[in-house]
Amino acid sequence: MKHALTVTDTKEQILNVAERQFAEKGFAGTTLRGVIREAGVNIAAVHYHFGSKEELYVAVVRRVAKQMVPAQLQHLGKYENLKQPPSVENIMEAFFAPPLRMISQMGEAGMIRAQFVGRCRGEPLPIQQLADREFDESQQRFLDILQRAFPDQTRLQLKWKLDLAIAILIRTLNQVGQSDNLIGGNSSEEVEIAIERLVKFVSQGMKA
Amino acid sequence: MKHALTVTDTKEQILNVAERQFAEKGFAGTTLRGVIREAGVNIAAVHYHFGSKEELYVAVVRRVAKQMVPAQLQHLGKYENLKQPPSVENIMEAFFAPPLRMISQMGEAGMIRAQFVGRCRGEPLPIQQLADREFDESQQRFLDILQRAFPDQTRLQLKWKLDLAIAILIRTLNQVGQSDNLIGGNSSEEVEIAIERLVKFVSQGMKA
DNA sequence: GTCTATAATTCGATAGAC
DNA sequence: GTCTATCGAATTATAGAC
Repeated sequence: MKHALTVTDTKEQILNVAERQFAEKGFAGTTLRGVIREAGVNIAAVHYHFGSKEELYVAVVRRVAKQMVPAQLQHLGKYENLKQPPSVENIMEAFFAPPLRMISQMGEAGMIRAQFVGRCRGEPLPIQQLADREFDESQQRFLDILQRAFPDQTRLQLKWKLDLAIAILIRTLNQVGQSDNLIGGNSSEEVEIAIERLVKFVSQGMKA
Repeated sequence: MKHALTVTDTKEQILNVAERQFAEKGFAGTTLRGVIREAGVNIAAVHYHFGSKEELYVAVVRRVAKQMVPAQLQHLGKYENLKQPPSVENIMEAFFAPPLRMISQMGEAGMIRAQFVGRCRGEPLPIQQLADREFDESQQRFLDILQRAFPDQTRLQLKWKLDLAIAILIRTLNQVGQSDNLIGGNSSEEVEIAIERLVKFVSQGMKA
């Protein structure tokens, strides 16, 4: 490996600061100059390492998705190979738990990551699509397994019901840390309670 | 009244175009020059009539809230004075129906308005607060009447459950017109079906 | 009320030395 | 890989004539 002693190399430092600023201010509200100022690096470095503002954004999205999507799919994999379809509660826990547990497992960085995930999926077009396509695979798998759990509902019905679950996930993640939110801090207890509540709420709606 | 024969005066024209662009591109992604170009007015006109970009934004929010909030409160008023508390389904219909019926009642302008309402409530801080405070009154009233319908749940519980309903409303409005969305067009039939589905979904969750 | 002209910044991006 | 310097364009906002 290169630079084994480097605590935080330039590229990673830019990614970290960019993730926070994109999360707080959105794509359009974030400036490269603001990022490099907080990151303590040169303006030319971001173009050297990433090429453009949009490519930096995609790099942040990819790093997040690479952590979150496999966690969801692994959780889901426990049920996919069973002959008996899982309960909707099991499916929804596989949906909500991985992104929410990021918060308590990663500390301060987890709250930032949560806010970013919530923010990026509500961006105006065409920026939103840069994130959506990274989560499409996971979304399809959840739709497939929901279809097994509810064979008497049409795929279109399950599609928009899953969209409502996504709406709830996005908002909950985006508002993390704000007072009066379901998740105000990043303690493990708080996160686990939130998961249980979200799973129950959405599961009831899915059955309707 | 002034200028009775003016089909669309400058101020209203700016508001209309600004609402569309804020809805599509968000606050940070919208430029005054883009607005005045599409509106066919002068750049100085927006400062003369509104003062600044942020004050223009607030003017758009106020015009929307002035239409939507009274509609919700009037719908809710039918139940507030009864000795018998209304069902969750009634409350949630008062919550979802007015903003969604805007879409079918206002035609093309209704779809834009829906997207704006969804967008403005998901803006980064501090812009989001400019909208939130206009909807706070309505939100409190819904919380009060939910407390009457569910006297055995704590106010904090009902608070975050209402937040989940808001999350669903925001996302549904913001994605109006996108393919695969719950509301793809603006026909009255489509909107009424969506209202019924949302009410059922959320009401089940509220009871959980 | 509407217009032109422009001030004063800030933006993303690049060239080229080291 | 990192830096300085800068380009060209775009931004909000204002001053002042009409």
